[in-house]
Amino acid sequence: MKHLIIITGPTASGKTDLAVTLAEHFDTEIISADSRQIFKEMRIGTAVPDDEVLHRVKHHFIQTRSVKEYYNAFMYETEVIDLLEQQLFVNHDVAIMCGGSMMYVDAVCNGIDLIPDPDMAVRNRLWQQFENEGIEPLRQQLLQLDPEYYKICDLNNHKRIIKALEVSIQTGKPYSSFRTGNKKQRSFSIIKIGVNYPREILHQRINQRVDKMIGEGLLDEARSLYSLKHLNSLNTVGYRELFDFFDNKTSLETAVELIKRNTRRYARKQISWFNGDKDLTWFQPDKVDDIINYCNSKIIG
RNA sequence: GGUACCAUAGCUCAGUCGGUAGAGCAAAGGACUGAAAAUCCUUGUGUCCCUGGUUCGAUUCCCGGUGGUACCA
Repeated sequence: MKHLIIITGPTASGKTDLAVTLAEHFDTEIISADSRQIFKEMRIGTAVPDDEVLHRVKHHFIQTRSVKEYYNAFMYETEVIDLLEQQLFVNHDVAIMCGGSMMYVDAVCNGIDLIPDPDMAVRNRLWQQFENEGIEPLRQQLLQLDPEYYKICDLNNHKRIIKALEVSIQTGKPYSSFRTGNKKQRSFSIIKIGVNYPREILHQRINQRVDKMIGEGLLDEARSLYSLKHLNSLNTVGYRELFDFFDNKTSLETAVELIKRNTRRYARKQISWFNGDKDLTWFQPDKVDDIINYCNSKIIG
């Protein structure tokens, strides 16, 4: 039996250090589960591990794509499963996954349904309509094309509606017909570990890390990406606030404060997601021995 | 030292012509199946600075105190 140990938790909770320690202990490699660290142009603002760490332990899915590429959770799921089954588990009994991108982790653990890739023309048209006419016409279209999903959809959330419409229109079949909700069977066992600090300490760590990013040159990194600010990959905490500063919409001081605030809110959202995950076992990130013992007990058991 | 003004939610402040109070921000909780660091929803009880007085009743009016700010010495 092969085992995937997943280290997850809110941003700035000490996942990276723990994952490296575990990878060295189990003599294996790390799969990053971070929807933004995957982009090669975003290094400082996404807290990519430093070169020394990346050399010590082989990392996958870090800085392998361009911000200009389309990427999503299904692609991630497919690539990770492929990497595990074709490569990592050939020579290792254990692999480590580390990251706080909730849906990416979920995609690997449970799988998500097969839906065709988006037709950008359809998507753009729907967005255009949303911007011109608001959300109500989208709701009406959804009611027509997929009354099943209409019943359970968050009708205030335009992104969800647009996604459902996009699939329904381009395939000619209701979005809900693709949603099986089935959990995929994996060929390996999953040991899911969450790490976190008390809220106050987490906030301190977040604030300090943002200051550190600024000191390391986040402004230059963001400035070099300014011309691409319309891309989804750059709709990211730490970048969009600085784009507003470059546009003279805020002062630098305000932008930095907003980065801290938005990072705190992101952490809260992550915690909310993880709280609903019954497969997650929580640890303090510095209790390395406890965590290793827990993993070993799962691996043997 | 004198005079004036201020003291209400974590912060900035509003308000109660006397019947124990509400905005913004911060914060907290939640949803989540292909753009997810995205997107969306919900949440405001606090010794109204302290002591005393007037009053059926004071956070509100009055005396005094404490702290702050400004001006005058």
